[in-house]
Amino acid sequence: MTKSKYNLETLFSALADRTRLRLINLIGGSEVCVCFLVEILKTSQPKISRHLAYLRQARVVVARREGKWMHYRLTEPPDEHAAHIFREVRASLTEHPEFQRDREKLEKVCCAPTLPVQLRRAPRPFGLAA
Amino acid sequence: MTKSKYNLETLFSALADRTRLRLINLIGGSEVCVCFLVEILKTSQPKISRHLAYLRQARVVVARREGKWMHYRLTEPPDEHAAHIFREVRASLTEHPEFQRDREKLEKVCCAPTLPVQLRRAPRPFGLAA
DNA sequence: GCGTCGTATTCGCTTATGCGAATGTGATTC
DNA sequence: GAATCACATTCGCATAAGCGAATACGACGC
Repeated sequence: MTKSKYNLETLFSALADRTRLRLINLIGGSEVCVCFLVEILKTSQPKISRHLAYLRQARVVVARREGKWMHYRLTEPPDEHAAHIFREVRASLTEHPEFQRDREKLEKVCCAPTLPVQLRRAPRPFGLAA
Repeated sequence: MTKSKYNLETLFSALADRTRLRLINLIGGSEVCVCFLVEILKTSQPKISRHLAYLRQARVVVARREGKWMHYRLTEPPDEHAAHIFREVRASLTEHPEFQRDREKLEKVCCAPTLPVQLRRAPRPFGLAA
């Protein structure tokens, strides 16, 4: 899947998986380190990484390296209609109880005075909306 | 996939295929006989039928029998957020050139004074918005 | 340079999806 | 009631997706 011809199916395929929806929801309006996503979703790191790669290919997230850490944030897909739908999807996730719980969990973990052991030196999410 | 727990993945899986998007777009606000869908999309009848079954399972279309003919129309999926997103998707399809062409073709065929041979006795789409 | 840490990718496998071809089914016609 | 019409389903196959396990990679710490 190259830079060329982005279509709606690409977007919907990316959205047709619960783990990926949870990732999109968790990243939300901020920039989140992979290690937090692994911690909150309580699944294996390769699994998270693969789904993030899928989301990258679908052009709904972008990654930024900071030393050893990778930060992900959401981005608007190149197609105008896809972008509009993606915004609606994000809004829907915001209201959905199941997804709200994930966000509360992230906020609780990363805003706590001390991080859990496995995140001891991790950079906290940036721009996390309260 | 039973009547129970409808979630967003169900909707997105249904939308993650070009043929199904074209079907949704063609059915639009009216009630369309399968034979027209086969004719316009120029693909095999079993293929269309399978995709319609998929859309039925995803709860975005319902079928009505009228003698030998089956009519399909769109319906709102049971989940509130899914319904909202589905409306947005339909609106996006309306604006998309590729999908507009399909609709024009349907209108042209079914509004013509004489139907093509293979649709000679078929009931025309009902409530087709001009 | 070597080990380690955070992340990405590969491998082998299982399951799901999409297709054409063939067949089944329910309703109509004669 | 047999043939036909409109549509649905099944079958066999090819491709794609998702997973855990193992491995590779890139940046840092010493």
